[in-house]
Amino acid sequence: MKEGPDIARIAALIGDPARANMLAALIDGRALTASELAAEAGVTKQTASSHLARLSEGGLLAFESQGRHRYFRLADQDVGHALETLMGLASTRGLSRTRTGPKDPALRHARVCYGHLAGEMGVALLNGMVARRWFKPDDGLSLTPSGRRALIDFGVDIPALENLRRPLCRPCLDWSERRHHLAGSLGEALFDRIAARNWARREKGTRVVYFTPNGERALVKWLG
Amino acid sequence: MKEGPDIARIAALIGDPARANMLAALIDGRALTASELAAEAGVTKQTASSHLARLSEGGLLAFESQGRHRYFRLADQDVGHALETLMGLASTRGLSRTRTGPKDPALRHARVCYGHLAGEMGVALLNGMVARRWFKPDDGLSLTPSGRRALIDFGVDIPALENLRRPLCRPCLDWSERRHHLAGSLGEALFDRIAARNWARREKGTRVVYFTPNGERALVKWLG
DNA sequence: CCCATGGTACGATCCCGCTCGAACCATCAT
DNA sequence: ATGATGGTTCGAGCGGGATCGTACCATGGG
Repeated sequence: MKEGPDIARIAALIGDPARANMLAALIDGRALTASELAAEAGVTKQTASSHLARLSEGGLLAFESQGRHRYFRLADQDVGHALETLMGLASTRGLSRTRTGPKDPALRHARVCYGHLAGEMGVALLNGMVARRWFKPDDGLSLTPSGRRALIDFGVDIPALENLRRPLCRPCLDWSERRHHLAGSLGEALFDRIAARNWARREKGTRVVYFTPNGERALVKWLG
Repeated sequence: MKEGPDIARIAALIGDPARANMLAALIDGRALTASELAAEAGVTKQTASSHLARLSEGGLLAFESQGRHRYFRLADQDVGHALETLMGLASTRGLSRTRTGPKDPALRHARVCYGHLAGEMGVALLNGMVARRWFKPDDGLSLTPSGRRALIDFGVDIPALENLRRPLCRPCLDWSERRHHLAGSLGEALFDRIAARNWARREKGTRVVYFTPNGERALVKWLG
């Protein structure tokens, strides 16, 4: 009778506190051993083993055995993004725990979220562009003519993006900042240009983004 | 010990099958009554009432009482976006229910979804219209001037629709196709015109839509 | 070889929460 | 008024699953 993707199964997997803690501990893309994750979740190794088996079975985790250790990581970045989306939801619904944000301060400062920029820098980027009237926040987000010109000057091939079927720009809720940053094809292209100018680079294997001191200065200067 | 947003709470809310079905039924942004949602989830009104209270309490749903009816809708589009993300995860993890899509192939080919067209034909319809630049998918879906003309030519009274309070057009996630089809008042009116031309007819008592061979040809010709 | 360590498998317990029946309240129709 | 319908509240039953103790398998080090 019921139809569609089994969203309940996935959500139920994430919905157990112990499993959610494990997933949250893995959100920076690193791999941890089963024992570490057990400690992280505050359960014994036996229960952790059961949970990890379920998460792997459900396709949320991948693992590789090295010697007598078993390293678990998020199956892919989509899982991490889904977790971020849920974190964003949770924080705006007043369901945050004592401290909001990732353990790793680098992640909170700048990271990628589906190919676009998130974290403090992502939010600051969008804020600056809105302040310059490059975007108008009317039930969503729309690019103004002046913004269009400015971004084309910056090197973004906007006409090409407009021909795609994907949405050009979209606000995406940032879970560590509880504000929106820029998503959509434009968000990705913009980060692409930033990376091309060596203002920032992605840390391989994780979602952390490191801004160079010069790059951070240049970005501030660009947006005033 | 614990940190970050309480992702487990939100995920557990979504993780119950009955609640997930309700949320999925609301993903197009429309508002449904408690009884409709109970039927959608396959539970009695009492349990549905409890679930709906929890979802509202958790900030995922909003409701407004009209007379003796209580209309529930997703609290905001962030909730819908999170649900879509989970659906995306679920479908790529092969966790779609045993059979992805309806048992009846006819349903998968064409059916009504709250008065508008869904299934393969519904997705093809929207794809064709987007390819003809009648719609632009910018954070949702918007009708272009040329699309407006074309649909008026087709017999849709668009000015009348624009006077309604309901949204004119809206993308609706097609669960069997994993792509969007056209919803909103325009989606309904368009299907109404298609039926008026005897290109298709609804099977009474079900959601199945049968296209006549001539009708399917005509539709293909209309959209190239 | 024996032992320590990381990890899993199985069983038993126990509790959360999903579910429905029955009763109750509110709104609308007549 | 009375009845019909939409929705909620309360209580009880019950099942699933989260947890841990014990036992077991692998790897690595002496």
